[in-house]
Amino acid sequence: MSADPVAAETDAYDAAAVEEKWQRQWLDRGTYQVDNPADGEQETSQHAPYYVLCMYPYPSGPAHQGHVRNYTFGDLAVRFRTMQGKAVLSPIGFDSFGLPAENAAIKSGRHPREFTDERIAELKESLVRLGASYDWRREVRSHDPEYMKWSQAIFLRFLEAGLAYRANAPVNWCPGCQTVLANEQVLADGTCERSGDTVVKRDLEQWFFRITRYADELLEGLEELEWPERVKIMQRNWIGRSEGAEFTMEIEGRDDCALTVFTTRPDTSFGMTYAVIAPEHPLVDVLTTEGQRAVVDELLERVAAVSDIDRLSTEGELSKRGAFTGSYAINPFNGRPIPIYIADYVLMGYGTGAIMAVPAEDQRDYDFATVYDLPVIRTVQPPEGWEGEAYSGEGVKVNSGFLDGLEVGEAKAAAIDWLESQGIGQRKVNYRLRDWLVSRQRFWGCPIPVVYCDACGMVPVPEGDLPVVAPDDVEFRPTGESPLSYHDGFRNTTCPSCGMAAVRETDTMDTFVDSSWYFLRFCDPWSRDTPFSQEAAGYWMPVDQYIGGIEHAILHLMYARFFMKALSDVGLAPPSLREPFSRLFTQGMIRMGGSKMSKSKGNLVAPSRYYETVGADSLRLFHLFVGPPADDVDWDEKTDELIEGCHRYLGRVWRLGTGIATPTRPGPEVDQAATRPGPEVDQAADRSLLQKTHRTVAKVTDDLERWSYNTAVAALMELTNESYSSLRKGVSERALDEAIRTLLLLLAPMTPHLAAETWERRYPEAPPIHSQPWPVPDPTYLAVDSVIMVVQVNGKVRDRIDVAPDVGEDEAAERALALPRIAVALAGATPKKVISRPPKLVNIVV
RNA sequence: GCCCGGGUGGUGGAAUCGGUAGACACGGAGGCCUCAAAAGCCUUUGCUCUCACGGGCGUGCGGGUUCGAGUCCCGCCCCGGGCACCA
Repeated sequence: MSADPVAAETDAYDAAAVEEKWQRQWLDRGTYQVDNPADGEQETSQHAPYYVLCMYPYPSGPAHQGHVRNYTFGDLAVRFRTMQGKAVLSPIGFDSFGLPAENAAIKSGRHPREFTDERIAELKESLVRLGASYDWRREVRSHDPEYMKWSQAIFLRFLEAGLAYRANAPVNWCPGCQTVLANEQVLADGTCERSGDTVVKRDLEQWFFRITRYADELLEGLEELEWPERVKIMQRNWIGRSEGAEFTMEIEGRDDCALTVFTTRPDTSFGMTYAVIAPEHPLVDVLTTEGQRAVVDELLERVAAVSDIDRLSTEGELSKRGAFTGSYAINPFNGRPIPIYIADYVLMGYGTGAIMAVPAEDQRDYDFATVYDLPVIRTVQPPEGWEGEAYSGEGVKVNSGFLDGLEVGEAKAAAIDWLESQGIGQRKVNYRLRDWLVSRQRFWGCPIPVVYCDACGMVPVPEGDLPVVAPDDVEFRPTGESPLSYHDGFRNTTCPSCGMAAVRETDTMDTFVDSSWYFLRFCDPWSRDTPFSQEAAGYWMPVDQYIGGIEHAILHLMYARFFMKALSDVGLAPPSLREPFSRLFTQGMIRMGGSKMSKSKGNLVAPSRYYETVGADSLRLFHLFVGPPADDVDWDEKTDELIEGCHRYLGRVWRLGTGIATPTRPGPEVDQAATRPGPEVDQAADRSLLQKTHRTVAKVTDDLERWSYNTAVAALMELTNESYSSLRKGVSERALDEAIRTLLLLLAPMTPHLAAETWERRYPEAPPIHSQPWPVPDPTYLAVDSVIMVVQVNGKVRDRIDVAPDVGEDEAAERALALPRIAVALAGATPKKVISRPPKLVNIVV
């Protein structure tokens, strides 16, 4: 008697029982654990290391369908690469700091750690029940003091290296709550989601990471990465490198100040008819004349309540977005005075916070000039017939003094040369990328490990005293203010340098800091005196396949790339390790009612209801089959039907694999012996089934490599259908077995439980399916002996014929012209032209 | 608004390099099996004209390039993601 509860049960496909059995087995046997090589072992290892990583999740409770989708793809990659003979590192952890837990704490008064730990437990369970294969020994949680210690140690190394610094920056301040708000907490109309007060900007001294130091390397590094092109484009645009010039203009009637502007179009300087400075510009006060004070103050007040997104918008009434300062700058190119305006769409964070405005060659400037009735002077001759307003294209310079007659490119260089010769300006490269503001005025994050001492100033916490951990006895006030800021026990400390009373930094780090190095900790989570060992990082990194949502295309992926370079430069990571993720795949999102599925929108569909009914394998198959992995999925009332369909398909595979398939031929001879075919073996049927089998291997392997999971599943369905129809055609037992065996192997990474169970029942003596090698197609079955060629007349399909795959152009055309149906379609007309593209088509043009 | 994507039958989608539009499914229709049902199996299914043979139309909209466009180019419309403190 078998001790196997599943085998003992029944012959019907019982997903829940099968899945529980195999999940336990994978965990108990540590099937997907992989060890780091011992010293000197790397050279002899016969399995090449391969690192598959899904973006670690924020634990918001049980998995949602976005997680299911992500981890299904990741698990497929892990099992597929393992079967291909790689030593696969497949770790998982939790991005466990963040705002939602803190909000929950404020609501209920419970400590965020309690919520977080509960939610991690729920999420873990749903991942296990999905059948995802991880080396759980390597699990990391960002709120674990062991992890925090290293996040803080890294912060200090950055501080030491000049990569972390303090500066003033504005935050969203809610006057009602007396607290800082996240952008998400500010409603579209600029009010606080909690109190409804109008949110204003307020300057605070905060910590930054100097990501801009790496702007060029972040840009150039993209070239070598196998990432989706659109993600690279987004990153390039985000970095926003632009070449131009910076120069200084005198202020009319003043010698105590001057205005420095950045421009990408120094060639247009003769067309400058005004200048604009940001509302935060230090000269605003200086340049504003008494007569203009009222309008300027009114503008500044309005701007304080406007988000950057709205400020950068080209919508909105320009008449309300600018104000004249009353001062004039002198255009150094022609000595003419030009008025200086303030406008909200000029940001202090970019360039010098001041621009020269050339309405003739910039549409935004043109629109502004129209509203404020400022002159427009063309400096580039637009092409013949040009009817637009601002012209920003190529052309010959006009109205531009010594630049007249030059092309735009030449004129740029000449203008910069002139500025340099006058000693008032120079060539300058600017980036849109800004330094990374890492300070958060929150409790549930990793504390920034510094103290402030009256005598010594800012002092880093010594590494031996790390981690700095937030206290447990905290009280959450309904205002949302971080309890750290009023917890005396935490706040008050002694200076590590002089021993006098000092206060701790109460800000915590952006959670993107935690997610910028977790993939390195996974390589070596046991490391006790460094965040990770150089050897382990060198062995596994960079991540061979990173998988996550497209919504992380810019921020997370940019920050992690910055971290990799910075860690390498401060000596924590191997010097040659400059990029963390070699191959990236960005999956689409799950949408419900038109927007992304997320806890905050309340539109979650828990996977557990499927685990208990159709099983995890059916849900996984659905996610693979529903569409291209990169595309968004609309989850609606029809989705359950599709999942049902996947479950029915797996039932078909089960019956085929376990030998209880009902034959497709109806009639009284129906019996369960039908998968053991009769004696009359049809050789053509054998060949046809084996061809299908081997072509499916080739197609599925290729599809898995190129992330076309939906078509891989379709190919498996075709093989399944053909196996069933072969049952009626007298196929040999050997051929049928080869088809079924192959089908199970190809399904193993997709629906691992079903594949494992069916395999074990079919081949009880064999090693488990997931330790089998990935099948390789036999080329003799891949050869094609004839293909269908289309014959068109004037581009319309009129007939189809069988041709040899290597048929020549002339022969194809001849055969096409000889077809009776073509003669009819031609109706006596003489072909003007025959386009012959064998073996695809012949097109006859009359 | 800016940057990046997307739009193909009743539905999800396929078409990998400019060459058969609709693979594979879901749903529908008809049938087999059954006392009946469920399950399973078989056939059929883009729209439209035609008894039929066969024809016409068809990949968001409008233009263009080409023998040929879902695919390339120009201009729109609609939907989604990101926009630096959601993660």
